[in-house]
Amino acid sequence: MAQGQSRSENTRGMLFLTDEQLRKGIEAMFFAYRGFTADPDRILTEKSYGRAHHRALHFIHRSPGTTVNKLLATLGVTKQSLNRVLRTLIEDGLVLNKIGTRDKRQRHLSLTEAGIDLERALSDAQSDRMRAAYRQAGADAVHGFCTVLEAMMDPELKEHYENLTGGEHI
Amino acid sequence: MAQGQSRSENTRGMLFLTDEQLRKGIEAMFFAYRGFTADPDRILTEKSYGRAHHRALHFIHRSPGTTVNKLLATLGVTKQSLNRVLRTLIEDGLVLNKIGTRDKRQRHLSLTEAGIDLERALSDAQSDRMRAAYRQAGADAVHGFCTVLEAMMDPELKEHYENLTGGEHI
DNA sequence: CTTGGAATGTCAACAACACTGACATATTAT
DNA sequence: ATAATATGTCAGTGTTGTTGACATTCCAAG
Repeated sequence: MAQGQSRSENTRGMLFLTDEQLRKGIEAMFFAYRGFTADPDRILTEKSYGRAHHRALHFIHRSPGTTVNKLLATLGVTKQSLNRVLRTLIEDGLVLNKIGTRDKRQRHLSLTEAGIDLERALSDAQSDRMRAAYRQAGADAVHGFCTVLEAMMDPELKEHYENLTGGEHI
Repeated sequence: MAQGQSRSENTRGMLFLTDEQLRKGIEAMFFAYRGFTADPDRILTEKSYGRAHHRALHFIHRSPGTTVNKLLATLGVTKQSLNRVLRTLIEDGLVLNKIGTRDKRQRHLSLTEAGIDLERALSDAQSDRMRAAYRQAGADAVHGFCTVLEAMMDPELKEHYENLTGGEHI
């Protein structure tokens, strides 16, 4: 019942992982994700938006000029689902929808001033908690945090994650 | 553009965190959570259940004999929302609903054999990915991972997280 | 130039899961 | 007796996801 080996390796460096440790990790993900979204959610509710709007704003801000198809792949939803969100953001003047010059079928998405403002408000709210958690945990913990998260991603999604740093500007 | 200080501290041990690092962490949470839920989701879809059913099964398994109110507080949803899920689980013979002996208003929840089986299937699917990520990242990374996640939780939710290890057996 | 396919937008219907508000019931506590 | 607690239920609403079908626009290959 009370075997207290919280992180241990055998002689070959293999991790011993008890069911208890794994369950703890699963629950940590559940509770932490709630905290992760709590602050932006409050802002979104005020403005009658949802998390889907936040995600769209985030990734458009991250890759200005991206196309609908690329955004679709990153978000992992159907075009119908994204379109509903995108339409309201465009109507509300937060997102610009520019027909491509090279390929006129494509729509290049970018944020307006108002879109940038809201994205920043949401991003700041989320970053504040993230920064506090990072500071509390320390640099080594942060490195481990990201390493494990990356190892948890689906390979296909991990590519999206890695490609975002470069960014595709039209 | 290419300032490559990926984790750095100043002379007083304070972390310097660039916007880029914080955004990377935010995106890591987003993509990793998708991977985190992907495997159980496949099983749930087969059985026409959703994530809410998984969460209920998980926490009932974790604290057998828990009451509806306690489960409500842990999950952070309304009783109407939980009730919908709980009703189907009870009807389908996965969850037992026993009237309390000390306080007859309370309903004590526990899993049936079938409930235990499904919970284990879901848990195994999720644990497999978790274990693989842990092994890939190493013991130190795992420790950092949990430290940051705990620091990200709302204080109230963190209590639930910590109390689960003890477990309340009626 | 015609045709196939890709990229996009839109309509309708549906399901899961959350919410609020109101109300009923049984039980315990004061 | 009365108030508060724990639970269940009904009705309505909103966000976000899904499928399926269909139209439009445009690029590219024949």
